[in-house]
Amino acid sequence: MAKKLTILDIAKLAGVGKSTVSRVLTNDPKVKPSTREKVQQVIQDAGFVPSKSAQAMRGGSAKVVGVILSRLDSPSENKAVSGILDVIYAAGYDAVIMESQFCPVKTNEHLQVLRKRNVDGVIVFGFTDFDVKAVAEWQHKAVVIAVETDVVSSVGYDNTGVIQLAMDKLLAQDLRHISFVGVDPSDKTTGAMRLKAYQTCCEQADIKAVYGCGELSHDSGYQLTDKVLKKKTQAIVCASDSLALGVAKRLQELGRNDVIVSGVGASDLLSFIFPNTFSIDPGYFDAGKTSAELLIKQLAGQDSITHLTQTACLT
Amino acid sequence: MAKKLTILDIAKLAGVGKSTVSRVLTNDPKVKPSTREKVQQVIQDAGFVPSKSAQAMRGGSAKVVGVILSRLDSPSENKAVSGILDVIYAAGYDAVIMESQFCPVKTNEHLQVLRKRNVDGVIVFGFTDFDVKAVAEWQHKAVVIAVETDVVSSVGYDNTGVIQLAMDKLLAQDLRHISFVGVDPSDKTTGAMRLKAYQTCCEQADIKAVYGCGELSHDSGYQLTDKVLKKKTQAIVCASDSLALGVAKRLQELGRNDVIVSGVGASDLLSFIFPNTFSIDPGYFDAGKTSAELLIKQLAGQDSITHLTQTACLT
DNA sequence: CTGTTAGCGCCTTCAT
DNA sequence: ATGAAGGCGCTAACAG
Repeated sequence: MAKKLTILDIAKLAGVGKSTVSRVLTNDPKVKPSTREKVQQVIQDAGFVPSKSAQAMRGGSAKVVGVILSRLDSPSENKAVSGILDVIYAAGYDAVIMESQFCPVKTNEHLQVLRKRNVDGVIVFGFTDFDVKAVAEWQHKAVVIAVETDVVSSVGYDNTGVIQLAMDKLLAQDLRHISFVGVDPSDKTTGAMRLKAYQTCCEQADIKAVYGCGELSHDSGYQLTDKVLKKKTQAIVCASDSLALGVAKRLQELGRNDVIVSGVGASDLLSFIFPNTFSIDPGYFDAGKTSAELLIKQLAGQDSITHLTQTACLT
Repeated sequence: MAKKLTILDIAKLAGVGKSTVSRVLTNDPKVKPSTREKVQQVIQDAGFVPSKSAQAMRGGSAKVVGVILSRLDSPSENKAVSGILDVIYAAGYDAVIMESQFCPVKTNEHLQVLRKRNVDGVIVFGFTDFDVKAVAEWQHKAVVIAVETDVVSSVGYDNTGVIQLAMDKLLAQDLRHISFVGVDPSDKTTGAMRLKAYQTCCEQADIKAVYGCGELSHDSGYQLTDKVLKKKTQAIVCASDSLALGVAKRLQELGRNDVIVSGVGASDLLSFIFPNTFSIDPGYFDAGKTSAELLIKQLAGQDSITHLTQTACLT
């Protein structure tokens, strides 16, 4: 690893002025092709790499976007991040990633740091009581995933759709006794909205709503099963795959293999382990891609603040 | 968001020279406490944030480390990344994360980009045929996880230990008919090393080795079960939790609830769903922390190239 | 202790 | 089409 080369070094090496080298670097059209080629050759040979820090300082843009997610080990979020990375990287940006751990304070700290780093934009995975104001300051340089916000762009999941899809599929099979296992409505999206969707479906189909809510874990699903399971129950719709896993497990123990279980998340595990199950895909990966595309467009000034909803699909 | 403030602006605002402001920023001790306080006050009030780009350019260090992992949605890797993030962040660094998708070419591209970005160091998750040479150029500014390399520091998992631990536990229960399900030995670590560990254990315990290898998936575990399951089989040790999940599922189908299954990965799912199972924790999270600590020490010149092995434990 | 003065590496007028 | 010069925001000598 040779010592740090600068634009000036290769200017000398190529026998040109440093501005010409700069022009080559920025793809300025007003460079004689022959000169350009010569300079590029020298750059290659010398293994010169322009300093992003200097470019960033000069030009203002560091070509970096910050991503704040709540937990790296959340299957939904890391799928979305993969989508983000794909898009971001293809557009010549890089991502600095941070974990909020569902803590508003940490989130704001991270935003501070990202601001200081002069990142071009941020993508934040929202959670129930995160501080919208802090991200609002970023205006068009921010996109929030998973939570609706009016102040900045957002890409939400179709919390109603994921449940509707499951219900429709079950209703189409002429099932009339469908229970629901969700998470506490204090969680606005996975909790309240999905429960509401279930209730609405029940009303419309004129069937009785039977449900229970708890935490977002297998164990909670397992516990809640007995509460929502009646003799006539034909299916149990769950707000997430982890709940569904717990429910399916409990049903298996009880020998109720007749009851269909549905989850949300598109994990292959659920149906691999339990035959009588299916899962709805909220489109995590695509939501990630979408949000990244949105952000990049906004940074390029090609788009203004927008609110999108990722459509879900059956798996 | 007011316009860009610079160190000079707050220097004027505070009625001092800009170098004094700089000194405050860098915690230079030679500043009169009262002056320092005044400046800090102005910084607060004005909401000034020093530009990292400029600092990076001046000082040479951007306080960033690059992390190249193979897949974000690998439970093992994202646990490790969480560990890395914790440490990195506490040390005032940030992480830019990229996915190699097990592709040596992509990995090298990413390393290029990271170099161009002037990152202080890199942490790379190794995979079977990744290009050690590329990362070797980084010398003490790199740490490789999951694969042993002699040219740069590395933090490996105890591939022998994870299997030994499982075997010991089973042998202690006086079981003598223990099969193994692994992945193809073309994978050096999870494949070859763990198989070897199994074979060695068998030899030492003077029991017969019965094993099968395939891919790293539930399905593969499911398929291989019939191959390694004999009438007398008392336990099946698996090279990973996903394999174990498949094996346990198949055993359940076959009504062989007497057979104990072990996996590697410490996923809570395995034992939640299947009673007669346990999992070994290779210490992913800690390995992440360790590697980050190692890197930071090396960057500070406090440590030279080192090779560590993360110790595994029972869960 | 504090202000002044150079640059860091690059991009961008401004002349040529 | 190209070179010279200026400055981005900051830190690190060098003077007071």
